Amino acid sequence: MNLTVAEENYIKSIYKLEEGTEAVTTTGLAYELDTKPASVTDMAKKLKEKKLIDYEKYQGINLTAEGKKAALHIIRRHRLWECFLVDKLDFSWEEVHELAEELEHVRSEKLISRLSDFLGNPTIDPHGDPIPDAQGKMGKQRAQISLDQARIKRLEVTAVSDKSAALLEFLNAKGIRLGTQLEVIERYEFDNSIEIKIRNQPAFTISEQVSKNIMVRPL
Amino acid sequence: MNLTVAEENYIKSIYKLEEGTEAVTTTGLAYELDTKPASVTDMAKKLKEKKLIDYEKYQGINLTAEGKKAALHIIRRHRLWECFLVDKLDFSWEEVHELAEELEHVRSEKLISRLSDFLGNPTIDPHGDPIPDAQGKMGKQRAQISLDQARIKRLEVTAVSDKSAALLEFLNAKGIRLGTQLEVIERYEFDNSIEIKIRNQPAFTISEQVSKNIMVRPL
DNA sequence: GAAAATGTTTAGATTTGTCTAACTTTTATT
DNA sequence: AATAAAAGTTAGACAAATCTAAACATTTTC
Ligand SMILES: [Mn+2]
Ligand SMILES: [Mn+2]
Ligand SMILES: [Mn+2]
Ligand SMILES: [Mn+2]
Repeated sequence: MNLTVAEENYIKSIYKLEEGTEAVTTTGLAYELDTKPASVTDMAKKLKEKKLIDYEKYQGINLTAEGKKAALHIIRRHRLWECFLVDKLDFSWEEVHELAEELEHVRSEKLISRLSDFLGNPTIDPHGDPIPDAQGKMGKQRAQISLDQARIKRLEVTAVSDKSAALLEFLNAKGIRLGTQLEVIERYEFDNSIEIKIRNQPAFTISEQVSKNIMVRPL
Repeated sequence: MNLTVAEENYIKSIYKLEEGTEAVTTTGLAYELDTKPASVTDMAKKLKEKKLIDYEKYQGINLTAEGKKAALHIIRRHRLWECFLVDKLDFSWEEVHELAEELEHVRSEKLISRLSDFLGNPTIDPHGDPIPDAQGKMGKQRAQISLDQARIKRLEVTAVSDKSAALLEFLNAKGIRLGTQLEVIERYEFDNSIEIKIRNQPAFTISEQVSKNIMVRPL
């Protein structure tokens, strides 16, 4: 199955939306891909033709088994390149997503397997996301929930779900990175903001928008 | 100046043909890019519009100063990736050209400068070709001629001009690589084949087609 | 259960890059 | 110089990916 760059981007976005709870809608996918619903409908027809998605007019989009497999291979390439950029070229985590967005489309089994070996076959990427193996199997994520839902006080940051430079730079500024251990001091019901404390540093408050995108596990 | 992948490939091929002696013709460029003359004419109009080439109907194609600069940046990316693949991922020289043909189109100054640093700022690529610097300046090539023209007996291989896997695999089989020192034993006028000898190994004969693509310098 | 609002699809256009077939220009040959 | 051959260009078509505007479906609201 030979996919174009556009098709790969669609498949990957559909996978991402399917990971969430809700159904994959035309508008939702258009928003995710920064395009228009009409374009999504066009592409949906092509991907259905290629048997990568199940799609019926007005009924939403779902990856087939084949589509899911394709998605996992693209995600593997994306996340390995992110590791390369951070571990070998000293990029910081907010810079790598965009570059990996392009590098992921260089399709070569051999390149990726060599790259993985070179990196020591990492299993999580710089944002805490698991890297599928060569067969497209993804290691079970450790139990993790978003910080806004955690009901335990002492937590460790395991991943960040939004990869925008905006959020990641904010986290840099606050000293929050993967592995950071933090304590929830207070939850404010009014706006669902949370007061947290890292080590001996003074406590500070983060918005719900931020805490929703920080994944944590109990310490 | 934002170039498409196709435009970049054209610019690079034009540069390559200009490096040779002859004028860059529509048919020659079509052959180099494995496309049709009609397509080249179409693209020539676009590149002229973007001021990357000088072009008048029926008069051939020449890079402008700007076009040349663009070409050198693409070549820099191409050759740095080739170095990466060979030096870090243990690819052999006949495998890397195709992959670099794709990787070269990921445009990021920062990525390339980091990659170059990571590789120790190499100045020649795995085929013996010089790597332009960040400003697009290419270190003067050491004096080198093709083996078929060399009139001196003891020579060192400095580069290979044809990057096809076919030729490079042949050279692998014969034990010819960059830096190999060889001695010309005999030249046969009939077909311009050459008998050469490497170290203490038995002599063997190579065709003119091969010797034309091996660049050497006197020892 | 109709009307309004929201979401989705279609129709038709555009851009990029390519092609074939026909035509034109240049170059080589007699 | 006339003609033949080769090289280059144009015209018209197509595929991929996108868009806007209009039409159509579905869902929500009253
Ligand atoms: Mn991408
Ligand atoms: Mn990531
Ligand atoms: Mn290329
Ligand atoms: Mn090379």
